[in-house]
Amino acid sequence: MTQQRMVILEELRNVDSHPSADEVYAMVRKRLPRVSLGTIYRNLEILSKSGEIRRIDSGGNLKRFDGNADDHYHIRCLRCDRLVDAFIELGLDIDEQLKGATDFLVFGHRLEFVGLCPRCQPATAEPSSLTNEEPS
Amino acid sequence: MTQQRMVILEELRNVDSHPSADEVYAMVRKRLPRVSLGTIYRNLEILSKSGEIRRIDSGGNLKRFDGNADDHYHIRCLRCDRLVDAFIELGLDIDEQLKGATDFLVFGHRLEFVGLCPRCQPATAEPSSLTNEEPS
DNA sequence: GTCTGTGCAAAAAGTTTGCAGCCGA
DNA sequence: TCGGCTGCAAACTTTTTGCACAGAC
Repeated sequence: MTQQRMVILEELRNVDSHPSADEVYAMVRKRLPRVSLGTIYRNLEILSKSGEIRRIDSGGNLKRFDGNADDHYHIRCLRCDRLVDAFIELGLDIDEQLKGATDFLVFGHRLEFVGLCPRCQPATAEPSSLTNEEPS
Repeated sequence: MTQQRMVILEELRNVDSHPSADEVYAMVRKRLPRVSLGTIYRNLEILSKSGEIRRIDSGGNLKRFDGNADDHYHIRCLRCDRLVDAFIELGLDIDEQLKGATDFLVFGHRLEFVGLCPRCQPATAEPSSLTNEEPS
């Protein structure tokens, strides 16, 4: 556990903003000005493989990272792309629903909600102008 | 509606493989050898904005496209990255579960199942060696 | 004839990797 | 010490964009 890796982990645990690799880079560089982007990527990879953080791979162009490795969902703002924790329990086991309907061995699912965050709600009331993608 | 756009749409509707832009490019080039990748990207964008196809933005490095614009889910193989349709109805309105638990205006959700496809099941029985990402 | 769409190529954005030297167990 | 980690830079992958010309209406 090098200092770099430690600082990355600390910074990630101190925010609830689910930053991208670039944002983590900016955060870490305030404390370790000579750190490199490559180190950030390498450590984010290592930390998520070891289960200390979570890589969020759902919609969106760039990957985000979550200092909270516990199982939980997120909701993304379609306007500003902000990602916020959604601590809910679904009322049923949705993986279970799939058994019998697929010949895959089902391990789990990735679920992300989409909508408008409080800040962006005044600006837009038109879903259609925002979403032209996957399920709605 | 140019010939290029038409061919892209036709090819996409003729497969159930959810190809990436590059794969669409390869498919279209068999019929229009002089087509350019830029044209593929531009038309995939236009077609998904107009609702004739669907852009799939969930997990994975590159975006996939679906000639079937009807609402449905997918399951992704963690080993070979193949994406297959999963035509199931969830037993409840999961967006509804979120109301009250968030100050977002909820428009919908993106859901993708993950697992092992039939071809890859013999090769691996170890989920842990495959997934170190979002929900499970 | 106009105006959008195309092909081509370069650029942008995000991520990965090779390498030589440094650091921590 | 010594193997893994770092900084740096270059490379790679995917997607976007500028531009001049062609094709559709």
